Amino acid sequence: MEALAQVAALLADRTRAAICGALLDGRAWTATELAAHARVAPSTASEHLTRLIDGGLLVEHRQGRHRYVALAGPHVAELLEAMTSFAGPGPKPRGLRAASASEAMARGRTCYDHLAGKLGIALKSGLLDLGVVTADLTITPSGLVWLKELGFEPSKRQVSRACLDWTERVPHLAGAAGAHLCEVFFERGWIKRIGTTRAVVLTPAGEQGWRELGLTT
Amino acid sequence: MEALAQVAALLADRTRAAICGALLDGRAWTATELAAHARVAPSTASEHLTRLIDGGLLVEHRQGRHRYVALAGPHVAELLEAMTSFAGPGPKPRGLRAASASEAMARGRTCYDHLAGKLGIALKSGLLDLGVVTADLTITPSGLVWLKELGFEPSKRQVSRACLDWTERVPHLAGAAGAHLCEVFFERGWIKRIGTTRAVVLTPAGEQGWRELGLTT
DNA sequence: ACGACACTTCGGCCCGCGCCGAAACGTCGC
DNA sequence: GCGACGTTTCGGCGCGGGCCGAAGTGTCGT
Repeated sequence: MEALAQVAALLADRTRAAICGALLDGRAWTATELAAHARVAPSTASEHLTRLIDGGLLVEHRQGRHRYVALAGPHVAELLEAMTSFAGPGPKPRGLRAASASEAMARGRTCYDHLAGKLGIALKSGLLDLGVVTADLTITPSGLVWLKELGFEPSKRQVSRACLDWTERVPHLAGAAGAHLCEVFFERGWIKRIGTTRAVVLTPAGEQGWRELGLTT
Repeated sequence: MEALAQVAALLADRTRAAICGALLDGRAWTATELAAHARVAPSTASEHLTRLIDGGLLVEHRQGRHRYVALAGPHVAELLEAMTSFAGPGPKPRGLRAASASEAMARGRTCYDHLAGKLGIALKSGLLDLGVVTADLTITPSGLVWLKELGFEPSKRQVSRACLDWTERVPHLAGAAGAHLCEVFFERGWIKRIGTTRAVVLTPAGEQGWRELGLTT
């Protein structure tokens, strides 16, 4: 159980937790961006990043004078969401600005590489109605055909996976299929990020696209 | 991400991690037992237990002058195993005694209320061959019948669930079905604990019983 | 009623570590 | 080459928290 304490210690600091939370958007951030986000000095952030990378939670990608870091993979995102789900919805966020940001996240957001929040739930129930997935988020044979029509190509990565939502407390679609759908939706302009946050909204084009696919919103 | 840091902090201490690890056997321990296990003073253990209970990881059950504590539920066990899996197999245990104990755990152990280790993997592949579960550990309709013949009764709890193994890195059967099978095996004397640890072995009667059920070992 | 025992509370010690600013290093643009 | 900028290293500060022992509370057996 020594190993458990070590990985927990990495996440037990609010600054490091804030960094991981920011990286949950699936993108790579520079060290300075993360320092600003977590409201600490660049030197402090630098040390935290080194620790998180050494611990295997993050990977880095140096480019010129920049140090880009990102989550080490979907498994890290899943661990983070699992722990956040466990802690559950804490006290209501204070202030109008924080409250509306929180509400936007609850409506829809990316969870590393797939959709979560109410939008993720809507996608899941839509896929369920279409027979693409079963109630426990397994892809059906006909569902695989449906996905391939959207350009999905099976790879080594697990096709589908349940990811527990920390706002809705309902499992939603993760894994390669979830990631692919999210990617397609972005490409087609069906969803877009709100500012630079993880929160996303379904665009008018997205509403129409979803209807044409037979998905309910 | 504040919530994440809080739950992580609970597990970030080696003494609290050791306590949780001990409780992963699914039984209730007294405060003194846990203090001895973690090699700290009773007063120290007492404070840790209070924190873990307040954090929702443990539940207590006071009986006379004893304070029994146990994991708050399967979801806690799943979180613990997920985090341990992530950390992965650390450095080899030092010393002959520790090494053989570690090997026994790898062969077979309980993971809160179901089987894990090589024994858990064997059970999973046996159930897969029998068509009781699918490759992603969903119970098939015929599998449900098979389980009911072994006395399984569906309840509110999720029937099946994948739990990632920290020794084998392979998902095995958790959830209500996994717990029921483990219980039945104990009742029939097919498996038994090694000493007072989480490690279990398949008894000769168990080997025969598994064969009769059509399970491979 | 008494002692034994399980557990808790409190005070105090001390180590770990998160923080910063200053300074050094490396890269980029001009 | 030079300055601007992103990043890292280092020293030092201060707080949080894990540890223990001593003393107190409650329960059990006799």
